Amino acid sequence: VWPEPILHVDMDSFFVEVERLADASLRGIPVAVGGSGRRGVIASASYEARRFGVHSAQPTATALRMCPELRVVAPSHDRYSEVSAAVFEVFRSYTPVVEGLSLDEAFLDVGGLRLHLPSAVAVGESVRKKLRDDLGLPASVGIASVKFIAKLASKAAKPDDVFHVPAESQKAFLADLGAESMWGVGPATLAALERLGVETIGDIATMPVETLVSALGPTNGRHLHDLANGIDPRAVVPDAEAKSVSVEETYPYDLETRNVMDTSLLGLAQRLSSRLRVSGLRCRTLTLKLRKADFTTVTRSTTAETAFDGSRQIYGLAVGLLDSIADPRAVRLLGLGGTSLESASEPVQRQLDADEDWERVEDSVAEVQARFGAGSVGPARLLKGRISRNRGEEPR
DNA sequence: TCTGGGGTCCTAGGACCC
DNA sequence: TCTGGGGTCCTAGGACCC
Repeated sequence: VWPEPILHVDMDSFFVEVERLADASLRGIPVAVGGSGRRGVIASASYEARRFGVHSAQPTATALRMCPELRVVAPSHDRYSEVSAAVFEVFRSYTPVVEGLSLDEAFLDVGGLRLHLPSAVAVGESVRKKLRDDLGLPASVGIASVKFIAKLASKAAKPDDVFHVPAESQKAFLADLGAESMWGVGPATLAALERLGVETIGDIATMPVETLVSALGPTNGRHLHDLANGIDPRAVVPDAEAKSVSVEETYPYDLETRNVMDTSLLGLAQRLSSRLRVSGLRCRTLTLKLRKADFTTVTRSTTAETAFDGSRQIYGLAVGLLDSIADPRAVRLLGLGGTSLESASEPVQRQLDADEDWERVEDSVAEVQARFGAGSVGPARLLKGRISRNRGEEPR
């Protein structure tokens, strides 16, 4: 039995590399995928760009200031999904025990391959070679005894390499890493840890567990203490079904009137309906998300007796939810999400007869949108001209 | 020139039921 | 004329991840 059977495979600047497959002129230069509008941010940066300080989640305007020659490419999510499916096919050609964390990274439990390949490291090298040869994409691989360490190891491997943490040296590997590099430690937890004088994972490992429990709560405190000591019993669990489907939009300029917000909700309802139908899902709970100019965020949700996926139903519920938020002004983001998902193949009680025709219309709309894009067909309210008058214009 | 879009998981309180 | 304890569902918010 291999002592380190867990691989964490992480594609290197995935979105950028997919763009480079389609456009060779992007190779070898600083390039980033992201939004170019007023409120755009970077989703993925090439290593050439990172040398200038460009990184994901950074406002694109900031990135361009740090690196004026940066090529900024608009994201093409459909292509990333397609390429991701091919990447995961490669993963599954090694083992069925693949747990995806996002489009471009996954845990693989390769313990079952020990009769076929000499070592877990050999598996990692083979996966990397196959991704490179078959898909033209670079990836980094971390190899360890448990998920948490494998994830840190893949970061140490980047870019384009493998990093193996033998079980006997995992304590030393963890000890000097900063606490902020722990998976699950974000700004809030880091601030609490700093108040305890913690700087490294080693500090957490040697600290009394009670101190962590009193600062972070029993669940988090114990969990963090275990991880810092290399204890992570979580198995690699093949992918579960989606629990939510959501769409949202940050507007270039804040929305100020209810009329404009309603029109935006109609567009979001269309997109959510389309996403649900393409996935063969219905939801029973709808959540409206609203972010104001000061970045405070409120949500309102409602749950129906029977599951739904139609844009008219979604729109009607969304308007009701917006009604329940007092005097929404300076709205920078609206979003709609569906939860309590059910497979659309499950029989649902039919609504009124009049709805049957609408169901058929919406099926056709979803199909056309899937093939030609969200703007290709839709309610007259959302057609061009109307949309540019209503949506996000600079106040005079 | 502040902070995208799509997710997961956790917590806490209230309703409701037995 | 006082009021337990457990379970489930729902809602709202927040932390965190890529």
